[in-house]
Parts: sequence; C-alpha cells; structure tokens
Amino acid sequence: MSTSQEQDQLKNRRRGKELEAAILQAVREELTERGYSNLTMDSVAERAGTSKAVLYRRWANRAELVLGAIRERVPLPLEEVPDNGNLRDDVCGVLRAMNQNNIQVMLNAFYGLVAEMGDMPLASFIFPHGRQNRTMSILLERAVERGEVSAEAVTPRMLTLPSDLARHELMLYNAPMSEETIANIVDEVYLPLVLKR
Amino acid sequence: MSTSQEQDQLKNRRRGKELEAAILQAVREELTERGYSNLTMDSVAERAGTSKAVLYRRWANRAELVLGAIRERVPLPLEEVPDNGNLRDDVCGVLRAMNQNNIQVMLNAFYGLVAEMGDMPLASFIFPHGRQNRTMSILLERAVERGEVSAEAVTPRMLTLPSDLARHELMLYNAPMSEETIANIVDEVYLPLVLKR
DNA sequence: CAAATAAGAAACTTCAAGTATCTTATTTGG
DNA sequence: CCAAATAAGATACTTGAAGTTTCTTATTTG
Repeated sequence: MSTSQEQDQLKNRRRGKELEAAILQAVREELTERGYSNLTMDSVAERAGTSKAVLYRRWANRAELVLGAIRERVPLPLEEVPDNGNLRDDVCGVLRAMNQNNIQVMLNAFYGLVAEMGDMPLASFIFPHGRQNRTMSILLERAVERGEVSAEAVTPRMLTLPSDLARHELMLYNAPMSEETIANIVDEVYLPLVLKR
Repeated sequence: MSTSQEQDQLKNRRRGKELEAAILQAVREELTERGYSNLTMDSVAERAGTSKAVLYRRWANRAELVLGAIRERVPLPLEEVPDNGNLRDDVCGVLRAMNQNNIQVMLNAFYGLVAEMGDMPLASFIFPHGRQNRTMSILLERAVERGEVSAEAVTPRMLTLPSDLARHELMLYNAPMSEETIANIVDEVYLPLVLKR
C-alpha cells in the first residue's frame, strides 16, 4: 500500500531550507506530544517523512537537533509593548505572557539538554542572546514619565525581579501560574519596591 | 591477578542495609564525578563492588536508584539556627548555606530526573516533604522580637522570597552565588520589604 | 547442619544513538 | 539539454546502556 504522504515523498523530494524547516517542526511536535526523553531520532525522521541520515547530515547529535528546533522560537521581543496606563497592569501582563507559548514544553526540553550537556547552564538555553529585558525597560520608563516611579528606582534588579520570580515558579511547578500568584508577585513584592511613596 | 578489593568481596559478601548504603554512596560519587547523564547501572555496580542484578532487586530503574541516593541527603533542617543579632546577617547566612552542599550536583540530577520522568515537577524533588521554611520562620520571629520587623510583615511570601531568588540564580547558572548577588537580594529586595520604617 | 535467602557473575534481549553504504531524485553548469 | 555533482532517502550495521534471566555460591536462620 502507498499512502498519499508516501506518494508526496516520492514525487517531491524536499531539499535545503524547506526540508530543514519540516524537520524542526517535527521535532517541536515530538517535544509537545511525547516530551524530550521520548523523542528519538527515528521518531523525528519518521514524522518529518525523511530518514535519520538526513538529520545527522545537519546536526551532530540529538541535543543539537533539539536545540535548533527551540532556538528559533525563544524570546519574541514584542515590537508593541501594550500600555495599560499603569505599571501594575503592565507588569501583570508581562507575567501572564510568560504562561503562554508552550513554556512547559520548552522547560522540559531545557532540563533534558542541561542534564545531557553537563557543562551548559540552564541560563545559556533560556537566555541565548544574553539576559536583557527590553520590555521591562520600556514599561518602567513609561512609569517614570507618568510619575509612578522615580528614576533612581530603575536598577538592573528591578528590571528582572518580577520575571525572575515568575520563572522560578514556572520552573518549579511546570504549570501556568495562577492569577493569584501573579498578583502576589506584583502587589506584595514588586510594587512596594518600585512605586514612589 | 586479584586486588585486595576483589578479595574483600570474596571474603565478605555484604547484605541488606550495609550493601544498600554502599550502593547509594556509589551513586552519589558517580553523580559527583561524572554527572547524571554519564551515570550507568554498570558504573554504579562496579564502583559499589556488586552487580547490576543487585541494583534491580532494590530499585525498579535508574531514576528510582538516583532518587533514592539523593533523597536521603536533601534538606537537613538545622537544629541550631545561628543568631547574628540582626536580620540582615541571618538571611545572608541562609543564602550562603545554599551555596554549600553540592547543590550543583543535586541540581544536575534533578534536571535529569525531571526530563526522564516527564510528569514529576522539579518541586517534587527539591521539596520532597513540602515547601516549608522553618529556618526563615525562626529568623523572622527573632527579628520581630528585636523590633526590626513588624508581625504583620511576616507573610508566606516573605518566608520564601530570599531563598526563591537564590534558588532561581543557582538553577540558572549552576554555580555558587557571589557575595554581591547575596547582598543584592538581601539589601535591594528583601530588607526594604520587611524592615520597619 | 540443612534449607532458605540473597549476592554475585555472566549471558542475553531490546532499544536508541550514531555510522556507513548504496540507490535515486534534483540541481547545476557547460 | 545533458552529464556530472549534490543531496535525499532507504537500509543495514555497530555500539552502548537499560533492563532481564539464569545459574552458582556465600551467608543466614531455624
């Protein structure tokens, strides 16, 4: 028997970037459906409708392949940072956004990668382009202009504190944060430190 | 040729708890010297001077074995919580203690376990007996008595905040925190939130 | 001291990583 | 347009580690 997919493969043999994109997509689907530890080179090759040799021509090993598949999809700096008119809602929005975007799948993959590549710290996967926080810079700048926050309060620590606590929560529990947790971080920790009084 | 160790094994065949303790010690040494991903059942058996069958009689798989080896050694609640006479030094002491005790080896193992046992969150390994902070409770109680902190300031979040930030740092970088980092957590985040003003 | 129990040795099965070889589709350059 | 180069795809292979099985033998226990 020959399925239509098999026929596609016979007719159109993909190459180069097109093939590569299909493979990386297959990796992401495997990660989502079966997790890092159940992802095998064979399962990826089969899902992508290609063969293992093709994978090894592009990536040196499984870790590199997975890394390639998730690196593309890491941080997405919003061009338009939403403006709610007050710092509280702005920061809550940032933390809510961290719940999105298959964070759990990514973290599972990161843990596998860190365990496998003993030397690389988690940070090198989570912050592939260095640890910045452009979004928080913008939000705080606006808050300073509004008069909610004084300029001296804007320190490096205050750029990362809410997302650090949120990430800690996500890493520990591998589940989206509740609204209560988000509110607690913002209202009990962050705002008392940065708002003028 | 027969080494003295081989002869020991022939003469004294260990059993029960004694043998089990030797195996778990071997696991910890393998984790320390070679890391989770290079720890194999054979390497553990060889180091412990026993055989793989003995391991499988006691633990269902590699993950259970490693779990058994690190569970024993998890949190050690200090009976004597040191009193420096001020909250700042007390909390710095708590964070400094988190640098100790092969935290990096443990984290590497935790990551491997989480990746392998897809369902268990990191928290279940890091807080095997639930998330409490007896030490911080004691320190804050003393600070309240001293008048440094008001009783209402002692909330659940304030019991965990410094160690949460420290753990986040340790998890990300897999390296001991610098004194600067410790001081920053305590002076720029924690004390401004809890000290009376 | 005999029977039961558990340790240890070693061979085996299974599965996945990674390699090698060969055929064939597609591209490219003359 | 065709021949040569290139890369895809199939398949078989090697290696290493998890986990199993079987057998022998040391140690305990009654």
